Amino acid sequence: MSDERVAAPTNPRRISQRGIATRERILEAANRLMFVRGVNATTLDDVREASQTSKSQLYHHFADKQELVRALVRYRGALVLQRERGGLERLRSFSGLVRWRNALVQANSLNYGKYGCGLGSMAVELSDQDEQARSTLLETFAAWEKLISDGLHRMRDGGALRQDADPEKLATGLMAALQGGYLLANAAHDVAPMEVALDMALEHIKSFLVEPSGEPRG
Amino acid sequence: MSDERVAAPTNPRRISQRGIATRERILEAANRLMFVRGVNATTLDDVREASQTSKSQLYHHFADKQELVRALVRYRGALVLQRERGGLERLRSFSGLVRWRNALVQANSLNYGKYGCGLGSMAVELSDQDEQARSTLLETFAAWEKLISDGLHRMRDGGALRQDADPEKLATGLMAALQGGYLLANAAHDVAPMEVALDMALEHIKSFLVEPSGEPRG
DNA sequence: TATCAACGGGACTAAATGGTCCATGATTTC
DNA sequence: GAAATCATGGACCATTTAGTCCCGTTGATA
Repeated sequence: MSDERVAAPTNPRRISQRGIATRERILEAANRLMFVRGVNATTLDDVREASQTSKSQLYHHFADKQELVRALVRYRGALVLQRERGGLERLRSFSGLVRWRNALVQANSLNYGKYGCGLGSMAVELSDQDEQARSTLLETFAAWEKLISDGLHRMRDGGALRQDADPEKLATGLMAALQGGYLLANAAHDVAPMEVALDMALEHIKSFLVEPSGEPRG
Repeated sequence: MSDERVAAPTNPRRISQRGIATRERILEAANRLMFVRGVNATTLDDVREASQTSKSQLYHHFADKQELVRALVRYRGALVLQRERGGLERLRSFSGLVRWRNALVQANSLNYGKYGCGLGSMAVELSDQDEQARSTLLETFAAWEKLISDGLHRMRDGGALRQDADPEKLATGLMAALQGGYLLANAAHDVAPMEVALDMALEHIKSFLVEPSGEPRG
């Protein structure tokens, strides 16, 4: 018996360009659909149709719906972090924070406040349902908050923020305001409460600035 | 043809004590289950079993699942508003706000941060799925915020808050911090981020106090 | 106390949905 | 260019789940 066979197939799985593209198409479709309808309200047939694939392909690339959802959590997390890195990586001043705020508000206003945050919505829907998804979301939120707190650290080191400012707590507060703002904006179908929430958090950070740039607007 | 019949049955539906009790039992069970599993992940069979009723009773009291969910939205809204009225109706000072904060934090810590806010979770799950549910939730959030802003108005009228404080915006900011805090706490299974978020909002309100009671703790 | 509608139990149905399977076409590798 | 494996289409299956129906019981009212 040729026992060389045993060692030969070191390649557990070949993967072609086409396969990669199909997988990407599925994730992209799932991302779109589940963003507007929610995860549980989106069926695999919806995804199959929207991605122009078939059942067997879904199950070729993902073990089951739960795995697809978990992959989506990672996919969306990577997208958000990539986007946020762009807006936060070079943050060094309060005005940079304001620009960041404006970008988020404007993006959400294009949806009339609807749908909320891609990560926050999933966190609500999945946290009590899929421990692994929750864990990934938690890590993603932590990474996102770190982008913010790193920026605040730079502001503090650069002399813009007072020494008694706590970048980690400020980042958590800002993230909570953002997520709560998304939630209220979604319920209202109006971006306004998100603006108020972010402005509150920004005012709070402002109170730690070394030289307050003018009076807080009444 | 006795046309008196047409006017006679003014009573479109008789209702007995037992019927009321059954309906209540169904709502109570749905409330419990959907709080921990979410609305879409809870089946009518789950509700039927937990409420010790039968299919025909569910459909006797509610036209379909959507109607049950809508009734639950009102039911839970009434519960939350009743609870919040107790904590906010006599709010007249900043320390009262702190007590209110502590009560919410303690209640959530009993769940180890899990499940989030009964209203907020429904808002995320239903806002893009059931326009009527969203509308009711929006009204409930508005009533809740009004309890807060009324308290802040009393604080302002009583001289505790400066005249340039905007009770409505402060209430919206506080509500967003609360909801965002619930969301992050749920993802973390830890009440800590909720505390940080609420403390940020409270510090912000504190900055509008007429006589700051001591330094902000570093 | 007779009547009739509300109330209740639970089997049943239809549709949706997650998941399987197999034949066939496309690629990679030797 | 042949073997092996990946990729794909789509029919098919099993389960779950919302919703229906029938018939017996309870209880309010005349």
